[in-house]
Amino acid sequence: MEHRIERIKKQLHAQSYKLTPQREATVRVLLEREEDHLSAEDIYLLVKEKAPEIGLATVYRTLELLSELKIVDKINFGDGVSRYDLRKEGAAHFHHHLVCMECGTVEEIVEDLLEEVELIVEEGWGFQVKDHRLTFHGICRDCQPKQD
Amino acid sequence: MEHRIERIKKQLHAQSYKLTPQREATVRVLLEREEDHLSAEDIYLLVKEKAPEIGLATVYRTLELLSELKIVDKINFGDGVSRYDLRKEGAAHFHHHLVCMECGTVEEIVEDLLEEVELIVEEGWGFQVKDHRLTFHGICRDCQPKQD
DNA sequence: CTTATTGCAAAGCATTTGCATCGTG
DNA sequence: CACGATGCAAATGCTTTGCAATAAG
Repeated sequence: MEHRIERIKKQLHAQSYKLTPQREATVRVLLEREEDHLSAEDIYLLVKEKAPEIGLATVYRTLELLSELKIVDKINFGDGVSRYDLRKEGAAHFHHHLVCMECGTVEEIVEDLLEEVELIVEEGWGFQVKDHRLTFHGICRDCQPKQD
Repeated sequence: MEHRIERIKKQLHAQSYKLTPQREATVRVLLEREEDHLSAEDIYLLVKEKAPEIGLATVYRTLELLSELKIVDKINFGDGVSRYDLRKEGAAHFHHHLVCMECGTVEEIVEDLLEEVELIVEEGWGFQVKDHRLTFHGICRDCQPKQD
């Protein structure tokens, strides 16, 4: 955890950005809740517990900054809200998501799974793939018994 | 084209919705611009050419209705705007998109390509896949020579 | 005829921005 | 100490809603 904060601090400094207490608090929340897919508002409320003076605008600005540096990815599951997801360490690609249509839970898939599909797209469409977004909508394991 | 309008009319009636002139004009715009990925505002302006009295709210309401009936899909490429995309006739799944990071063009992929990945997800994660969203971000064929 | 649908304007949200102030490097 | 970063409040922009008027089946 401290190790990852250090890393991020270096990434910021490399672009001559500062790691302010507000930014650090925000990053800590993201690290602690890595499994979740928090909205800016969610993050704001959690950061406020550590640093009560923080403003929502700062959280937005920090998240935008972290997005630029590819430390977090901004995703959108179709409700009107953006969610922010920490990149896995050393991950070349963004990971995938399983959204349950029943209970709303979001599961993550870290495995690539798309290598072959990307090859097909590069060769068949002449499109040079840089990144991807893949989300499956369906029924998660826990909700399936409830289905008849 | 008329055939597809008829089909949609039937789908509406099946749920006891009416095919008003405003709704028909909206559907016609979607059919005419099937390749594009129009925002509600875009659609509104185009519908206005056919039916100048229409209100933006009606366009939103119509698009929401068509979404419910799975006639269109609502997508979001990360700018703050929702875009609306007509489902291909008889397509079991939503089609994929290639978004060019250079020129912003959006290309469509009608081929499934995910059959195998979905199998892996169903078996490995116990997740019953109902639908998917797949978007690749990268450089399209036309923009590649312009690179470096 | 009845009830869904419309248009307009106002309201609602998530996100962004202006600006004076503050604090990091 | 300079300049980037912050907090607040106001502004923005997309989308939704309330309501009286209208029209489809």
